[in-house]
Amino acid sequence: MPYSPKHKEQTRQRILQTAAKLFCSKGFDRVTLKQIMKQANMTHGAFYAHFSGKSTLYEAALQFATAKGFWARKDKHTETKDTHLKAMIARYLSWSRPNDNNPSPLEFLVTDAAHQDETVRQTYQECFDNLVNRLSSILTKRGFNAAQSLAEETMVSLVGTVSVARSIQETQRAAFVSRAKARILMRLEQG
Amino acid sequence: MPYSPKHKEQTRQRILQTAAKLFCSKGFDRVTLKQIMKQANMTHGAFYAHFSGKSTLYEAALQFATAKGFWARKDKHTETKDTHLKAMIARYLSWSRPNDNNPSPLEFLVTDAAHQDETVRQTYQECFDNLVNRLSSILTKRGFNAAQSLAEETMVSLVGTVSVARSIQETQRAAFVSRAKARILMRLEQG
DNA sequence: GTCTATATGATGATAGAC
DNA sequence: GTCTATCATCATATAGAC
Repeated sequence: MPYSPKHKEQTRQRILQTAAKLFCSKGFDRVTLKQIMKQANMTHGAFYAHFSGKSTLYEAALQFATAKGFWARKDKHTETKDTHLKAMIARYLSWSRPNDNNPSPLEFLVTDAAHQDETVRQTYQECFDNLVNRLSSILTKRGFNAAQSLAEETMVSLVGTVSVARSIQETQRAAFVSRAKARILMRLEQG
Repeated sequence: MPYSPKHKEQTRQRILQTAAKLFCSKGFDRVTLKQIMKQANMTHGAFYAHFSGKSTLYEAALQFATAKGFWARKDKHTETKDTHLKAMIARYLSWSRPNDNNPSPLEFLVTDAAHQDETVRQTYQECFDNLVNRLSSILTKRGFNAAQSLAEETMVSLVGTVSVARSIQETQRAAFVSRAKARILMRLEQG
Protein backbone atom coordinates (compact mmCIF):
# COMPACT_ATOMS: atom_id res chain seq x y z
CA MET A 1 0.00 0.00 0.00
CA PRO A 2 2.30 2.73 -1.23
CA TYR A 3 -0.19 5.59 -0.91
CA SER A 4 -1.71 6.13 2.49
CA PRO A 5 -4.70 8.42 3.07
CA LYS A 6 -2.38 10.58 5.10
CA HIS A 7 -0.07 10.91 2.14
CA LYS A 8 -2.94 12.02 -0.05
CA GLU A 9 -4.02 14.63 2.45
CA GLN A 10 -0.49 15.99 2.63
CA THR A 11 -0.35 16.19 -1.14
CA ARG A 12 -3.67 18.02 -1.17
CA GLN A 13 -2.37 20.52 1.33
CA ARG A 14 0.74 21.05 -0.75
CA ILE A 15 -1.41 21.78 -3.80
CA LEU A 16 -3.56 24.20 -1.81
CA GLN A 17 -0.59 26.07 -0.45
CA THR A 18 1.02 26.39 -3.87
CA ALA A 19 -2.26 27.43 -5.45
CA ALA A 20 -2.89 30.08 -2.81
CA LYS A 21 0.55 31.57 -3.40
CA LEU A 22 0.16 31.66 -7.14
CA PHE A 23 -3.43 32.89 -7.20
CA CYS A 24 -2.37 35.64 -4.84
CA SER A 25 0.46 36.95 -6.91
CA LYS A 26 -0.91 36.35 -10.40
CA GLY A 27 -4.68 36.12 -10.20
CA PHE A 28 -7.04 33.41 -11.32
CA ASP A 29 -6.57 33.58 -15.07
CA ARG A 30 -2.83 33.93 -15.18
CA VAL A 31 -2.18 30.79 -13.21
CA THR A 32 -2.32 27.42 -14.94
CA LEU A 33 -2.86 24.04 -13.37
CA LYS A 34 0.37 22.93 -14.94
CA GLN A 35 2.25 25.65 -13.08
CA ILE A 36 0.62 24.81 -9.79
CA MET A 37 1.27 21.10 -10.08
CA LYS A 38 4.82 21.64 -11.20
CA GLN A 39 5.59 23.81 -8.17
CA ALA A 40 3.92 21.20 -6.01
CA ASN A 41 6.31 18.62 -7.48
CA MET A 42 3.78 16.73 -9.51
CA THR A 43 2.60 16.51 -13.07
CA HIS A 44 -0.46 18.04 -14.57
CA GLY A 45 -2.50 14.87 -14.71
CA ALA A 46 -2.33 14.09 -11.01
CA PHE A 47 -4.40 17.15 -10.23
CA TYR A 48 -7.78 15.56 -10.80
CA ALA A 49 -7.22 12.99 -8.09
CA HIS A 50 -7.62 15.88 -5.62
CA PHE A 51 -9.94 18.46 -7.11
CA SER A 52 -12.72 18.41 -9.65
CA GLY A 53 -11.49 21.46 -11.54
CA LYS A 54 -9.80 24.84 -11.43
CA SER A 55 -12.78 26.69 -10.00
CA THR A 56 -13.12 24.25 -7.16
CA LEU A 57 -9.45 24.62 -6.40
CA TYR A 58 -9.80 28.38 -6.41
CA GLU A 59 -12.46 28.38 -3.73
CA ALA A 60 -10.58 25.82 -1.67
CA ALA A 61 -7.37 27.85 -1.92
CA LEU A 62 -9.30 30.91 -0.90
CA GLN A 63 -10.59 29.29 2.26
CA PHE A 64 -7.14 27.89 2.90
CA ALA A 65 -5.61 31.34 2.74
CA THR A 66 -8.35 32.76 4.92
CA ALA A 67 -8.03 30.07 7.55
CA LYS A 68 -4.32 30.66 7.82
CA GLY A 69 -4.92 34.38 7.76
CA PHE A 70 -2.22 36.36 9.39
CA TRP A 71 -4.55 38.27 11.68
CA ALA A 72 -5.13 35.02 13.49
CA ARG A 73 -1.68 34.66 14.92
CA LYS A 74 0.20 37.12 17.03
CA ASP A 75 3.78 37.66 16.12
CA LYS A 76 5.36 37.04 19.48
CA HIS A 77 4.05 36.77 22.99
CA THR A 78 6.42 39.46 24.07
CA GLU A 79 4.68 42.03 21.92
CA THR A 80 2.75 44.64 23.77
CA LYS A 81 -0.75 45.26 22.56
CA ASP A 82 0.37 48.44 20.92
CA THR A 83 3.15 46.93 18.90
CA HIS A 84 0.88 44.03 18.04
CA LEU A 85 -1.52 46.40 16.36
CA LYS A 86 1.28 48.16 14.54
CA ALA A 87 2.78 44.84 13.54
CA MET A 88 -0.52 43.77 12.01
CA ILE A 89 -0.67 46.92 9.95
CA ALA A 90 2.89 46.52 8.85
CA ARG A 91 2.38 42.90 7.97
CA TYR A 92 -0.63 43.67 5.87
CA LEU A 93 1.21 46.40 4.02
CA SER A 94 4.08 44.06 3.35
CA TRP A 95 1.90 42.56 0.66
CA SER A 96 2.41 45.63 -1.44
CA ARG A 97 4.84 43.92 -3.73
CA PRO A 98 2.94 42.12 -6.47
CA ASN A 99 5.28 39.17 -6.59
CA ASP A 100 5.28 38.60 -2.89
CA ASN A 101 5.07 34.93 -2.05
CA ASN A 102 2.83 35.22 0.97
CA PRO A 103 -0.77 34.78 -0.01
CA SER A 104 -2.81 37.78 1.07
CA PRO A 105 -6.41 36.60 1.08
CA LEU A 106 -7.92 40.00 0.56
CA GLU A 107 -5.64 41.14 -2.20
CA PHE A 108 -5.73 37.94 -4.07
CA LEU A 109 -9.48 38.20 -3.80
CA VAL A 110 -9.93 41.80 -4.68
CA THR A 111 -8.19 41.05 -7.91
CA ASP A 112 -10.57 38.35 -8.96
CA ALA A 113 -13.58 38.13 -6.74
CA ALA A 114 -15.38 40.92 -8.52
CA HIS A 115 -15.45 38.82 -11.64
CA GLN A 116 -16.38 35.57 -10.00
CA ASP A 117 -19.83 34.33 -9.12
CA GLU A 118 -21.81 34.99 -5.97
CA THR A 119 -20.36 31.98 -4.15
CA VAL A 120 -16.87 33.37 -4.32
CA ARG A 121 -18.05 36.81 -3.29
CA GLN A 122 -19.75 35.31 -0.28
CA THR A 123 -16.44 33.82 0.80
CA TYR A 124 -14.81 37.17 0.31
CA GLN A 125 -17.51 38.82 2.37
CA GLU A 126 -16.92 36.44 5.27
CA CYS A 127 -13.19 36.93 5.06
CA PHE A 128 -13.44 40.69 5.02
CA ASP A 129 -15.98 40.85 7.85
CA ASN A 130 -13.79 38.52 9.82
CA LEU A 131 -10.82 40.84 9.58
CA VAL A 132 -12.89 43.89 10.40
CA ASN A 133 -14.34 42.18 13.44
CA ARG A 134 -11.00 41.05 14.75
CA LEU A 135 -9.56 44.50 14.32
CA SER A 136 -12.65 46.00 15.87
CA SER A 137 -12.41 43.83 18.96
CA ILE A 138 -8.79 44.84 19.43
CA LEU A 139 -9.73 48.49 19.17
CA THR A 140 -12.60 48.03 21.59
CA LYS A 141 -10.26 46.57 24.17
CA ARG A 142 -8.10 49.60 23.76
CA GLY A 143 -11.01 51.86 24.56
CA PHE A 144 -12.01 53.30 21.22
CA ASN A 145 -15.52 54.62 20.77
CA ALA A 146 -16.59 53.77 17.24
CA ALA A 147 -14.37 50.74 16.98
CA GLN A 148 -16.39 48.95 14.33
CA SER A 149 -16.48 51.93 12.01
CA LEU A 150 -12.82 52.71 12.58
CA ALA A 151 -11.92 49.09 11.91
CA GLU A 152 -13.81 49.07 8.63
CA GLU A 153 -12.24 52.34 7.62
CA THR A 154 -8.80 50.96 8.38
CA MET A 155 -9.38 47.80 6.41
CA VAL A 156 -10.58 49.79 3.42
CA SER A 157 -7.45 51.90 3.58
CA LEU A 158 -5.25 48.84 3.82
CA VAL A 159 -6.87 47.20 0.82
CA GLY A 160 -6.68 50.44 -1.14
CA THR A 161 -3.07 51.00 -0.26
CA VAL A 162 -1.94 47.53 -1.22
CA SER A 163 -4.01 47.57 -4.40
CA VAL A 164 -2.58 50.86 -5.57
CA ALA A 165 0.94 50.03 -4.44
CA ARG A 166 0.90 46.88 -6.51
CA SER A 167 -0.16 48.79 -9.58
CA ILE A 168 2.29 51.68 -9.57
CA GLN A 169 5.93 51.84 -10.51
CA GLU A 170 8.34 49.89 -8.43
CA THR A 171 10.50 52.92 -7.71
CA GLN A 172 7.61 54.82 -6.13
CA ARG A 173 6.18 51.95 -4.16
CA ALA A 174 8.08 52.12 -0.90
CA ALA A 175 7.52 55.83 -0.42
CA PHE A 176 3.85 55.55 -1.22
CA VAL A 177 3.30 52.73 1.26
CA SER A 178 5.29 54.57 3.86
CA ARG A 179 3.09 57.65 3.58
CA ALA A 180 -0.08 55.59 3.70
CA LYS A 181 1.13 53.66 6.71
CA ALA A 182 1.85 56.86 8.60
CA ARG A 183 -1.64 58.18 7.89
CA ILE A 184 -3.33 54.94 8.94
CA LEU A 185 -1.42 54.79 12.20
CA MET A 186 -2.05 58.44 12.92
CA ARG A 187 -5.74 57.92 12.44
CA LEU A 188 -5.71 54.94 14.77
CA GLU A 189 -3.92 56.94 17.40
CA GLN A 190 -6.24 59.89 17.33
CA GLY A 191 -9.31 57.66 17.06
CA MET B 1 -12.45 55.59 -52.07
CA PRO B 2 -14.88 53.96 -49.68
CA TYR B 3 -12.73 54.19 -46.57
CA SER B 4 -11.56 57.64 -45.57
CA PRO B 5 -8.88 58.25 -42.95
CA LYS B 6 -11.57 59.88 -40.88
CA HIS B 7 -13.62 56.73 -41.02
CA LYS B 8 -10.68 54.70 -39.82
CA GLU B 9 -10.10 57.03 -36.92
CA GLN B 10 -13.74 56.80 -35.91
CA THR B 11 -13.54 53.04 -36.05
CA ARG B 12 -10.45 53.11 -33.89
CA GLN B 13 -12.21 55.25 -31.32
CA ARG B 14 -15.13 52.86 -31.30
CA ILE B 15 -12.79 49.96 -30.61
CA LEU B 16 -11.10 51.90 -27.84
CA GLN B 17 -14.33 52.83 -26.17
CA THR B 18 -15.63 49.27 -26.29
CA ALA B 19 -12.34 47.89 -25.05
CA ALA B 20 -12.24 50.31 -22.13
CA LYS B 21 -15.71 49.30 -21.06
CA LEU B 22 -14.99 45.61 -21.25
CA PHE B 23 -11.55 45.74 -19.65
CA CYS B 24 -13.10 47.73 -16.84
CA SER B 25 -15.84 45.32 -16.02
CA LYS B 26 -14.11 42.02 -16.76
CA GLY B 27 -10.37 42.56 -16.56
CA PHE B 28 -7.65 41.93 -19.10
CA ASP B 29 -7.76 38.17 -19.29
CA ARG B 30 -11.49 37.69 -19.35
CA VAL B 31 -12.02 39.88 -22.38
CA THR B 32 -11.37 38.51 -25.84
CA LEU B 33 -10.65 40.42 -28.99
CA LYS B 34 -13.59 38.67 -30.57
CA GLN B 35 -15.92 40.11 -27.92
CA ILE B 36 -14.52 43.58 -28.31
CA MET B 37 -14.78 43.58 -32.07
CA LYS B 38 -18.26 42.13 -31.99
CA GLN B 39 -19.50 44.85 -29.68
CA ALA B 40 -17.80 47.37 -31.92
CA ASN B 41 -19.79 45.94 -34.84
CA MET B 42 -16.92 44.32 -36.64
CA THR B 43 -15.40 40.92 -37.04
CA HIS B 44 -12.37 39.56 -35.32
CA GLY B 45 -10.04 39.87 -38.26
CA ALA B 46 -10.48 43.59 -38.74
CA PHE B 47 -8.79 44.27 -35.42
CA TYR B 48 -5.23 44.13 -36.71
CA ALA B 49 -5.80 47.00 -39.09
CA HIS B 50 -5.89 49.20 -35.98
CA PHE B 51 -3.69 47.67 -33.29
CA SER B 52 -0.72 45.37 -33.26
CA GLY B 53 -2.06 43.13 -30.51
CA LYS B 54 -4.06 42.81 -27.33
CA SER B 55 -1.42 44.33 -25.06
CA THR B 56 -1.11 47.39 -27.26
CA LEU B 57 -4.86 47.81 -27.20
CA TYR B 58 -4.86 47.50 -23.43
CA GLU B 59 -2.48 50.39 -22.96
CA ALA B 60 -4.30 52.50 -25.52
CA ALA B 61 -7.64 51.80 -23.86
CA LEU B 62 -6.10 52.70 -20.55
CA GLN B 63 -4.98 56.08 -21.77
CA PHE B 64 -8.32 56.56 -23.44
CA ALA B 65 -10.14 55.96 -20.18
CA THR B 66 -7.75 58.23 -18.34
CA ALA B 67 -8.10 61.05 -20.82
CA LYS B 68 -11.85 60.93 -20.59
CA GLY B 69 -11.57 60.57 -16.85
CA PHE B 70 -14.51 61.92 -14.99
CA TRP B 71 -12.46 64.18 -12.74
CA ALA B 72 -11.77 66.27 -15.78
CA ARG B 73 -15.28 67.47 -16.33
CA LYS B 74 -17.48 69.16 -13.83
CA ASP B 75 -21.00 67.90 -13.66
CA LYS B 76 -22.83 71.16 -14.16
CA HIS B 77 -21.79 74.75 -14.12
CA THR B 78 -24.39 75.45 -11.53
CA GLU B 79 -22.64 73.26 -9.00
CA THR B 80 -21.08 75.05 -6.11
CA LYS B 81 -17.52 74.09 -5.25
CA ASP B 82 -18.79 72.13 -2.31
CA THR B 83 -21.29 70.03 -4.18
CA HIS B 84 -18.78 69.58 -6.96
CA LEU B 85 -16.43 67.89 -4.53
CA LYS B 86 -19.21 65.73 -3.16
CA ALA B 87 -20.37 64.90 -6.65
CA MET B 88 -16.89 63.71 -7.58
CA ILE B 89 -16.80 61.41 -4.60
CA ALA B 90 -20.26 60.10 -5.36
CA ARG B 91 -19.41 59.56 -8.99
CA TYR B 92 -16.32 57.62 -8.16
CA LEU B 93 -18.20 55.43 -5.73
CA SER B 94 -20.85 54.75 -8.34
CA TRP B 95 -18.34 52.37 -9.88
CA SER B 96 -18.92 49.97 -7.03
CA ARG B 97 -21.00 47.63 -9.10
CA PRO B 98 -18.74 45.18 -10.93
CA ASN B 99 -20.82 45.12 -14.08
CA ASP B 100 -21.08 48.83 -14.39
CA ASN B 101 -20.63 49.95 -17.95
CA ASN B 102 -18.72 53.10 -17.28
CA PRO B 103 -15.00 52.50 -17.46
CA SER B 104 -13.32 53.53 -14.24
CA PRO B 105 -9.67 53.98 -15.09
CA LEU B 106 -8.38 53.25 -11.65
CA GLU B 107 -10.50 50.24 -10.94
CA PHE B 108 -9.97 48.68 -14.26
CA LEU B 109 -6.32 49.18 -13.61
CA VAL B 110 -6.08 48.04 -10.06
CA THR B 111 -7.52 44.76 -11.19
CA ASP B 112 -4.83 44.08 -13.73
CA ALA B 113 -2.02 46.53 -13.59
CA ALA B 114 -0.26 44.66 -10.81
CA HIS B 115 0.20 41.73 -13.14
CA GLN B 116 1.26 43.70 -16.16
CA ASP B 117 4.72 44.91 -17.01
CA GLU B 118 6.38 48.13 -15.96
CA THR B 119 5.08 50.09 -18.94
CA VAL B 120 1.49 49.57 -17.90
CA ARG B 121 2.30 50.38 -14.29
CA GLN B 122 3.88 53.62 -15.40
CA THR B 123 0.64 54.59 -17.09
CA TYR B 124 -1.23 53.70 -13.93
CA GLN B 125 1.15 55.80 -11.90
CA GLU B 126 0.54 58.83 -14.08
CA CYS B 127 -3.19 58.32 -13.92
CA PHE B 128 -3.25 57.98 -10.16
CA ASP B 129 -0.96 60.96 -9.57
CA ASN B 130 -3.10 62.95 -11.91
CA LEU B 131 -6.22 62.31 -9.90
CA VAL B 132 -4.46 63.01 -6.61
CA ASN B 133 -3.14 66.28 -7.94
CA ARG B 134 -6.47 67.44 -9.24
CA LEU B 135 -8.14 66.62 -5.97
CA SER B 136 -5.31 68.26 -4.09
CA SER B 137 -5.62 71.47 -6.04
CA ILE B 138 -9.32 71.60 -5.29
CA LEU B 139 -8.65 71.09 -1.61
CA THR B 140 -5.95 73.74 -1.63
CA LYS B 141 -8.36 76.27 -3.08
CA ARG B 142 -10.71 75.45 -0.28
CA GLY B 143 -8.04 76.27 2.28
CA PHE B 144 -6.89 72.90 3.54
CA ASN B 145 -3.46 72.59 5.10
CA ALA B 146 -2.06 69.25 4.06
CA ALA B 147 -4.02 69.09 0.85
CA GLN B 148 -1.68 66.74 -0.97
CA SER B 149 -1.64 64.19 1.81
CA LEU B 150 -5.38 64.43 2.33
CA ALA B 151 -5.95 64.00 -1.38
CA GLU B 152 -3.81 60.89 -1.51
CA GLU B 153 -5.56 59.48 1.54
CA THR B 154 -8.93 60.12 -0.07
CA MET B 155 -7.95 58.47 -3.32
CA VAL B 156 -6.67 55.40 -1.48
CA SER B 157 -9.95 55.18 0.39
CA LEU B 158 -11.92 55.51 -2.82
CA VAL B 159 -9.97 52.78 -4.56
CA GLY B 160 -10.22 50.54 -1.51
CA THR B 161 -13.93 51.11 -1.16
CA VAL B 162 -14.72 50.36 -4.77
CA SER B 163 -12.42 47.34 -4.81
CA VAL B 164 -13.98 45.81 -1.74
CA ALA B 165 -17.51 46.74 -2.77
CA ARG B 166 -17.08 44.94 -6.06
CA SER B 167 -15.92 41.81 -4.31
CA ILE B 168 -18.55 41.39 -1.62
CA GLN B 169 -22.11 40.17 -1.82
CA GLU B 170 -24.53 42.24 -3.78
CA THR B 171 -26.94 42.52 -0.88
CA GLN B 172 -24.34 44.16 1.35
CA ARG B 173 -22.88 46.47 -1.24
CA ALA B 174 -25.06 49.55 -0.97
CA ALA B 175 -24.82 49.76 2.80
CA PHE B 176 -21.08 49.26 2.75
CA VAL B 177 -20.52 51.99 0.18
CA SER B 178 -22.84 54.29 2.06
CA ARG B 179 -20.85 53.91 5.27
CA ALA B 180 -17.56 54.42 3.48
CA LYS B 181 -18.85 57.50 1.71
CA ALA B 182 -19.94 59.05 4.97
CA ARG B 183 -16.51 58.48 6.51
CA ILE B 184 -14.68 59.91 3.51
CA LEU B 185 -16.81 63.03 3.47
CA MET B 186 -16.41 63.46 7.20
CA ARG B 187 -12.64 63.31 6.86
CA LEU B 188 -12.78 65.91 4.12
CA GLU B 189 -14.91 68.20 6.20
CA GLN B 190 -12.81 68.07 9.31
CA GLY B 191 -9.59 68.26 7.29
C1' DG C 1 -10.50 48.43 -44.27
C1' DT C 2 -13.16 44.65 -43.51
C1' DC C 3 -14.38 40.15 -44.33
C1' DT C 4 -13.90 34.73 -44.15
C1' DA C 5 -10.95 31.05 -43.28
C1' DT C 6 -7.12 29.09 -41.16
C1' DA C 7 -2.70 28.47 -38.67
C1' DT C 8 -0.64 28.21 -34.21
C1' DG C 9 -0.35 27.79 -29.52
C1' DA C 10 -1.93 27.11 -24.87
C1' DT C 11 -5.17 25.52 -21.50
C1' DG C 12 -8.55 22.65 -18.96
C1' DA C 13 -9.76 18.09 -18.82
C1' DT C 14 -9.64 12.79 -19.86
C1' DA C 15 -7.80 7.98 -20.82
C1' DG C 16 -5.09 4.35 -19.65
C1' DA C 17 -0.51 2.30 -18.05
C1' DC C 18 1.89 1.42 -13.78
C1' DG D 1 -2.16 8.16 -6.70
C1' DT D 2 0.76 9.55 -10.10
C1' DC D 3 2.46 9.30 -14.49
C1' DT D 4 2.52 9.95 -19.85
C1' DA D 5 -0.06 10.89 -23.77
C1' DT D 6 -3.87 12.87 -25.90
C1' DC D 7 -8.34 15.32 -26.75
C1' DA D 8 -11.24 19.27 -27.25
C1' DT D 9 -11.67 23.96 -26.93
C1' DC D 10 -10.73 28.49 -27.28
C1' DA D 11 -7.60 32.58 -27.93
C1' DT D 12 -4.29 35.28 -30.51
C1' DA D 13 -2.68 36.10 -34.74
C1' DT D 14 -2.14 35.61 -39.98
C1' DA D 15 -3.43 34.92 -45.07
C1' DG D 16 -5.90 36.12 -48.84
C1' DA D 17 -10.37 37.54 -51.22
C1' DC D 18 -13.11 41.64 -52.00
